[in-house]
Amino acid sequence: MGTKQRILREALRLFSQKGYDAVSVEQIADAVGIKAPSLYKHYKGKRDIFDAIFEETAKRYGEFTDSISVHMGDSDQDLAVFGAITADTLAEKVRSLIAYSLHDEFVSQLRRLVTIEQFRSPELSALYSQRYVAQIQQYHEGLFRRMIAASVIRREDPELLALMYDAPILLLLGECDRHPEKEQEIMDTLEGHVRLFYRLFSKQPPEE
Amino acid sequence: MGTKQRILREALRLFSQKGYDAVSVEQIADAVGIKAPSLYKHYKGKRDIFDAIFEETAKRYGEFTDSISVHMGDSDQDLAVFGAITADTLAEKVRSLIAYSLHDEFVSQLRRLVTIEQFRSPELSALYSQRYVAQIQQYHEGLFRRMIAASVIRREDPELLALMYDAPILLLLGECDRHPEKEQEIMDTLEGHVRLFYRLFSKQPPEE
DNA sequence: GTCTATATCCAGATAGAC
DNA sequence: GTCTATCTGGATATAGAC
Repeated sequence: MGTKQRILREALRLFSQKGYDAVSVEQIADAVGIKAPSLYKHYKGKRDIFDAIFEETAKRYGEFTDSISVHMGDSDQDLAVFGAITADTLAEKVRSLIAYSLHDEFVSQLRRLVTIEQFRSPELSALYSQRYVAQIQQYHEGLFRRMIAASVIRREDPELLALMYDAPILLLLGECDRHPEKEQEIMDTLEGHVRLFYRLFSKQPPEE
Repeated sequence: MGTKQRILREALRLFSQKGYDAVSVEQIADAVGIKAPSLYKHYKGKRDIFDAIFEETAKRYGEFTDSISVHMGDSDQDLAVFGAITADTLAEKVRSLIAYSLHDEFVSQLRRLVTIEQFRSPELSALYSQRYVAQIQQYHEGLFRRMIAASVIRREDPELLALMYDAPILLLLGECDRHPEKEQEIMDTLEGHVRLFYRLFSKQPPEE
């Protein structure tokens, strides 16, 4: 990996742990294994590194959302084709998606960074809301809308269904970020939530 | 108000906007209307001010939780006495509680501060989880447990019910913190959520 | 591209007069 | 308790040799 990329990687790691202001350029340079002044050959300054994390990692975040499609896409297809999905399948999909969000170094660090910098600027507020709320909500809103049309789940406001489904998942994700040692317990609660949601809203398949 | 208290007030205001590191002692002193060195007659240093915000404001946070009791306490009594509460009453209680959490300067600023400093130390992680997740969850878990026992709502895991009720409220509160201009729209969604939850879980009163 | 040396600045904190 | 003056350390950033 080139030095320029290594700087981004180490800067993200440090920023996500301590916050932008608490990390010095020298700390980043140390982590990369160079001296601080060398770093200015790659970036104009500290602020430039911070901005580059967001600009240059849009691609990697795209890979993440693609991987969501991998996880979620086929349930989508299940639905389109069969009009049904089991509680087991749903629970496993959410579990693997959250596990990925927690354990992928890049995704996890970026989420923590945006969380602690979310009030720094209108841009970062919007980024947080877009990435970690609206995008996820809209995906499930659309999904639930089609499931309602297909009479797979009860007819309720899809936006509110998505909120009731997603918000607990996001809250539990935050708990894992704060207390990684409780991950197992939290994942159990997560599974309970998904199964409860499924039980509440799925219509039973028509009796034979 | 004494200078010592004014320092805390202005420091909280600034910290909640920019974060601990981005606020200088001089900025705090300016806001109070004194020079920076004078501030050291009241506190040992910047860190001491930060800590004092949490220590000395535990009392005020107690007043806030008391006011929750004012808002929520009588639904509790409604329940104990009548075993029922209307959707209108429930929606209005949540609305007023959230409005208070948003508009009380102290409560609002403290929440934003803890949000952006939540990864700074294990203590702050624990404080966030305790104040903004566990405490609220436990309140409603207990409430729902009694409502189930009284056959007012469906028999489901009270912990999961509390999660499904609270998480959307907390998520919407975060949205208001990031985008205060969207408060009205968000409050409408909030009301929709509470009414959906009520409709899902409340058993109809027995027919005459 | 990396280094050493250094300029520049600013923040936290202290000394001591009033 | 507040001020002015100042110390001290640390951080961003630049200059210029290699």
